[in-house]
Amino acid sequence: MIDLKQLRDNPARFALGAKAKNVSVDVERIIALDARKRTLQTEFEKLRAEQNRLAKEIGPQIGKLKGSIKGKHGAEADAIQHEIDALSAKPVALKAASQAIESEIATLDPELQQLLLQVPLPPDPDVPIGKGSEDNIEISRWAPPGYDLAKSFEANRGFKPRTHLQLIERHGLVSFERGVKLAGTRSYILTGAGMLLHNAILRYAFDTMVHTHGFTPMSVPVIVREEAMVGTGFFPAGREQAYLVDEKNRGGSHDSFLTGTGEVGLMGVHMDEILDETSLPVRYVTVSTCFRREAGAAGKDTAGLYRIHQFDKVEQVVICRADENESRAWHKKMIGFVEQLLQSLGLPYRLLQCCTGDLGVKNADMVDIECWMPGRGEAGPDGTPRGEFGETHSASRLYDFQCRRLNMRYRPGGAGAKGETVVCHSLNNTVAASPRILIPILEMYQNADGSITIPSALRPYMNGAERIG
RNA sequence: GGAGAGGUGGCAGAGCGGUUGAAUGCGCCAGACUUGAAAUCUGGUAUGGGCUUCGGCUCAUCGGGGGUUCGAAUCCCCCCCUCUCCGCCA
Repeated sequence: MIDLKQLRDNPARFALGAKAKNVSVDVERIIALDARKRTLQTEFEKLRAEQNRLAKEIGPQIGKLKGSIKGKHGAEADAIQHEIDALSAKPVALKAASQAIESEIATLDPELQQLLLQVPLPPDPDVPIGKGSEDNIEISRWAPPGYDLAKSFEANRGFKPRTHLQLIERHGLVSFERGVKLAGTRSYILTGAGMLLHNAILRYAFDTMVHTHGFTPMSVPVIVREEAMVGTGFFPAGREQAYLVDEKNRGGSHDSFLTGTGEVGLMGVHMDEILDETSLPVRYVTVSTCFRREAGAAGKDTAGLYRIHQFDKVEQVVICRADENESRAWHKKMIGFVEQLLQSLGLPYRLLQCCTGDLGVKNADMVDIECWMPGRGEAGPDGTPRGEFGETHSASRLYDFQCRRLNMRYRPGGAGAKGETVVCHSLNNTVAASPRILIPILEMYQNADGSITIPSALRPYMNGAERIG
């Protein structure tokens, strides 16, 4: 949620921001509704103030009269009753007027709120303008010593690469057929060493965040209320991407949604709280199963482990003070943690500065990290894939957009301080999402004989095993 | 799944139709006393919104929403949540 006051002061900034993100939103309408609402509210409050004043003044009098009427009869009682009626008449008239205004506010407020939820956070000025992922800009790339990304896999390693699908089949790491039988398209079953490798990378990533970078380990719900989805900014725009747990139709109190990322659970932990400033920055890491409908992705990446409905992800989240420099510094750090991880695994990758059109509603800035997947992409003249970068991580910087919706604040100056509360800033980044990350691992660590070397960093999590096959 | 109890400020806990945005205690902040601290005393201490001549004024909020009433934390309805007992259960 953007700050309505800011929108009032500078509507153009939000209109332009929405345009850069290819989101259509009626800023003019919001301004008009907001102005009308405030006018009505002022009128309403004047009437209410008068009502309240009268109630205090008249109340005791009515009380006395009502007391005195007891035991009286006839004309005397009628006279007192008449006096009571006269006293109550004025507030009743005021009430009718204030209720009329109140009901007008009640009709325009839902529209205002609904429009407000649609306004995207304007991209930062240093984010390049662009339509979609095709306009993202490469910032940097890295490859381990001895591997030259400018050359083919074969030129680097001396043999033609197999795709992760071929490697999976060779070693029996995944069963797609049975996964589909069991759960439908884009489903899979990790088997044997495939499951061990999956677990190893998740544990390695999780442990690194906890023990090396000081993040607090968490386990959070993956079935959440709608408020958590709206609060974290995934709804209303991304509603189609989430699985609905239909409980209302079965007599349950409310429906729930399966989360597509641990970010929802981690950010929801402190919703509606005023955090102690000394507890900031909050640094959380979780590993959770992620569910995505992949609506609208029909026909895209249908084969293999790339685009699937259910996967597991280690996710990092930072909640910090409302300070742009601090936010930016954390963004860099959180990307740095991932670079360290990928380098320790020897996986080539590149950093992509996402353009405005690829940011989504909630981000001011986003950097994607893509790993090199030698078996991905079009086949060259000899029938071997040329290799391609594939997205494995996404680092978002959201300023206070998410925390405003979640109502997560702190009071500058510490617990005893006075003054306004301030909405926190939040950031998030993938640490490792598996099985997708298995694609570059399998493809980069394959050997000429078809076996796969296990990255040394993962061996402690695989009972010391050094290779598959 | 069955039966019951309950949701009040940072916490504990009163109030159950009228100067109650809310007693009291604890906590916290400031001041006094003190060489300093403790103890004691005094004062202060919710959140959000609107208006403002920036001195303030004002509205809403006692789980959420609606209703009754001149007036609701208090009465009525719906919803949400928590707890206890029984049953089932990884």
